[in-house]
Amino acid sequence: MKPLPSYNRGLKLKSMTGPKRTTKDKLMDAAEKLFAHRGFHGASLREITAAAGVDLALVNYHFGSKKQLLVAVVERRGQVLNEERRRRLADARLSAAPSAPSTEAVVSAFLDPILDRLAHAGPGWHNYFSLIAYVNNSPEWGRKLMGKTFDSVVREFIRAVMDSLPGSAPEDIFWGYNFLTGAMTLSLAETGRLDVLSDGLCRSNDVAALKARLGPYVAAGLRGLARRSD
Amino acid sequence: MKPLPSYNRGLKLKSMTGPKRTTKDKLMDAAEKLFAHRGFHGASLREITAAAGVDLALVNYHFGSKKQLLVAVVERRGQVLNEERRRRLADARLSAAPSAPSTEAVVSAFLDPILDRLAHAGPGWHNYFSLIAYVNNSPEWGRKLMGKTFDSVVREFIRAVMDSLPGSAPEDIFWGYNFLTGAMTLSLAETGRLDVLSDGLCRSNDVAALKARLGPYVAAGLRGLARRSD
DNA sequence: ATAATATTTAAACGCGCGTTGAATATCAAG
DNA sequence: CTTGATATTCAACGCGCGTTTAAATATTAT
Repeated sequence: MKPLPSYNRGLKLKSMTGPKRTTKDKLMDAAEKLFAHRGFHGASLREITAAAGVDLALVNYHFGSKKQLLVAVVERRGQVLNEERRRRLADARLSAAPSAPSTEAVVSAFLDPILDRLAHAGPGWHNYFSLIAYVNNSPEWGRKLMGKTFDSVVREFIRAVMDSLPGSAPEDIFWGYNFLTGAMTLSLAETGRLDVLSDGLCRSNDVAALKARLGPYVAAGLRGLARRSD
Repeated sequence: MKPLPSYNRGLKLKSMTGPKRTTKDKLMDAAEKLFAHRGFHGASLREITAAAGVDLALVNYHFGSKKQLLVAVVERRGQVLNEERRRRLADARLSAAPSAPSTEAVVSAFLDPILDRLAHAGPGWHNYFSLIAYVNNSPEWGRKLMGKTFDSVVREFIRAVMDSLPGSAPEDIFWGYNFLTGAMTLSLAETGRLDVLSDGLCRSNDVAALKARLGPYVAAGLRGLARRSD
C-alpha cells in the first residue's frame, strides 16, 4: 500500500535537510495560530513570542514589524499553494486536451490543494487556512494581502472557469468566484457554528464531509449562474 | 407610484417619535462602523466614543463593557432582520400553499431582507452587514454571537430548504447553508477584492449585481447538493 | 420647588502594547 | 585563536488601552 503524501508537517519550504525549526519558522508558526484565532490586533507579540519560545525582540529583528510578520506568514504557505494549484490546473488541461477541462475539474484543481492539506497535513496548515479565512473577509487586509499573494493564480483559474462555461458572461464568473471563496473560507474558519446548528449531525472540522460537498456545490452554483446569462 | 420602503435610516427600533438619537444609539452606530472595519480588538473605545461625540466613560455606563457593546450592536439590527425573515418565510408559505415553497423562494426570503437594505437603507445597515461578515467568520465570536442572535430563525430556514428539496440528506442541507452564509458574508464584507480581480468590471458594492446572482447561485448549489444525495 | 434619580463629565488607575538600543552570545571563515 | 557578522537577550521607552471613581449636571417625579 502506497503511503499517502505527507505534505511534510515540517514544511520543507526551502529544501530543509534536518528537522531544525529556525526562529523565523517558530515565530511564523505561532503567529499563524494566534492571528487566525484572535485576529491581527487581538494577538500580541508577547503572546506570539511566548508561544514560539523565543524572545520578544526577535519579531522586529527578523521581520521588522508586527505587520510584516503577518505578511510573511500569509506568503509562506501561499506560495506553496500557488505552485500546486498551477500544477493541478496544468494536469487538468492535459487530461482534457484538446478540449477545455470541465468546471468541476477546474474547481477541483483550485480546492483540492487546500482540502487535501486540511485532511492530511499537520496543524500548521490548519491554522494557516483559518488565518486565510480571517484575512480574506477582512476589509482591513482582504484586498491588499490576498491580492498580493494570490491574484495571479486566481486570475488563471477564473479564466479556466470561463473557458469551461462557453457563452457565460464574465461578470457572472467573477461573482461566482467570489461566492466560491466565501463558501470556502467560512468552512476554513471552523467556527463550530455548523455543529451547533445541526445539533451535532455535522461537524465543522469534518474534512471528508466538506470535500464531498464544497466542489459539487460551487460547480453547480457556477453552472447555475452561467445558465442564467445565455 | 408607490414609494419604496425607506427602511428608516433612523432605525425606528423602539417606536421613535422624533429624530433624537440617544447616546446609546450614537455609540452603537459608531461601534458598528469601527468594529466592522477594524475588528473588535482593532477598534478602541476612545476611537468609538470620539466618533460618537460622547464621553469615553459612557460605554461602560450604558453597556457595562466593550464586549457587551459588541453584543448589543449585533442584536439591535439582528432582531429587526429576524422579524422580517420570519414574515417573508410565512408569506412564501402562504403563496405556495398547500405545497412547500421552492428552494428559490426560501432562499429569497432569507437573503432579500439583507439585500434590500443593502440597496436602499442608509450606511448604518451597510456597516452592520460588514460587521456580521466579520463576526460570522471569526473563530472568536462566530459560534456564540451569531448563534445567540440568529439560530432560531436560521433553523426555520434550514427546515424550509429541506422541505423544498424532498429526499435530500439533512447533512447536505446543513453544509449547503454553511456555504450560503459564507458566500453571502464575503459579499457583505465588501473588501474590494472583486474590483481588483475583475479589473473594474465588477464592483463589490454593486448591490444590484449581487442581488441578481447570489440567490441563483446558492439555490443552484443547494439543488446540486441535494441531487447528489438521492 | 424640591428631592430622587439618571446621565454626563473629567481625571486617573494599572497594565500591556509595539518598538528600540545596548550588551551579550553564537559561530563560520581567515 | 581571532575576527567579524549574525543572532539573541534584557531592560526599558512612551503610549494607548479598558475600566473605575467621584463629583457635577440634567432629568424626572412628587
